[in-house]
Amino acid sequence: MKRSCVFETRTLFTFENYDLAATLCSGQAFRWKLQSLGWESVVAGRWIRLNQTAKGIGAETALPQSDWRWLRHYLQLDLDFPSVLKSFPPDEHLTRASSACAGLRLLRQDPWECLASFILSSTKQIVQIQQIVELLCERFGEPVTISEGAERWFSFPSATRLAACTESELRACKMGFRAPYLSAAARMVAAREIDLEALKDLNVLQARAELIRIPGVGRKIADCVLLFGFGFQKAFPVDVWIMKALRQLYFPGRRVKQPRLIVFSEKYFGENAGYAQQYLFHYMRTQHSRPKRKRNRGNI
DNA sequence: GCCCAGGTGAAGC
DNA sequence: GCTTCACATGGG
Repeated sequence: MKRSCVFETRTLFTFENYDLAATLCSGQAFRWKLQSLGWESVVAGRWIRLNQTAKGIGAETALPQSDWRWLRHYLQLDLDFPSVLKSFPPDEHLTRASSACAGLRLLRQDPWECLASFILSSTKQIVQIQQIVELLCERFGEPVTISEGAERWFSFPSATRLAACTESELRACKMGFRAPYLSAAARMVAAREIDLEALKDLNVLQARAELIRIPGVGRKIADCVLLFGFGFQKAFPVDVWIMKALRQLYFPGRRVKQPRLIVFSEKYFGENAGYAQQYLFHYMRTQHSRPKRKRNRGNI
């Protein structure tokens, strides 16, 4: 048994087949920045830098750590990944999508940060969500200790802090009509009217119903929070990309409406539907992205 | 100028 | 019950 109490600012997670870049940029988390020395962000209140190496994932913090479980948890390094793949229904689309980026993983994020971020996500592109979240953190987060040479970083602002903001302070972070939604969510969470901590003990239906009580949170945003913040692997967020994927791949040439697609996804993709969803999402955005508009119109 | 973006809620039929 | 629309803002 090793119970050495070693404090280090660096560690290496030996790991095969984890695509850090794809995972950090796949629209589940919005605070990762590729800087000159690696991927930087704030996780569990700590500044962190990650690097993909030949042996796995290198990590560096500003303050010495005796225990890296918080980061293993965030990166979900202990997930039995092969059994996730085995649980997928056998179909060519899903096989193609998951082999297109086999190292893509789901993260396990802080539920409040995840909830707040996805409230800001509605009809926004991922880059724009990142910009809004960054402004929010700069203005209302707390500075965190960084390594020498890194740029400044802030924690994600607490629900209590955001509950104290005026609507115009929030709107000044470019979030537009989402400001009152974020404000209401912050107040409900700060007042324990919604107990985020308790959601993990509920089943997925109960937990979803709780989240949907928050104004501005519908089925899609709730499912993002269930999946990325709580690890309900059955949650299957249906956004515009997934809708496109389901229609093209599973219902080609038919006019299927969203409610039917949701019912289909609930039955079809199984216990780890959320993972299937992430592969389809990534696949659509990278391989099937909309062809550039032709500039040359005269040429038929 | 146009259309679209990890949507939702409310109003209109 | 369904369908349509407003809601800010910025990128392509």
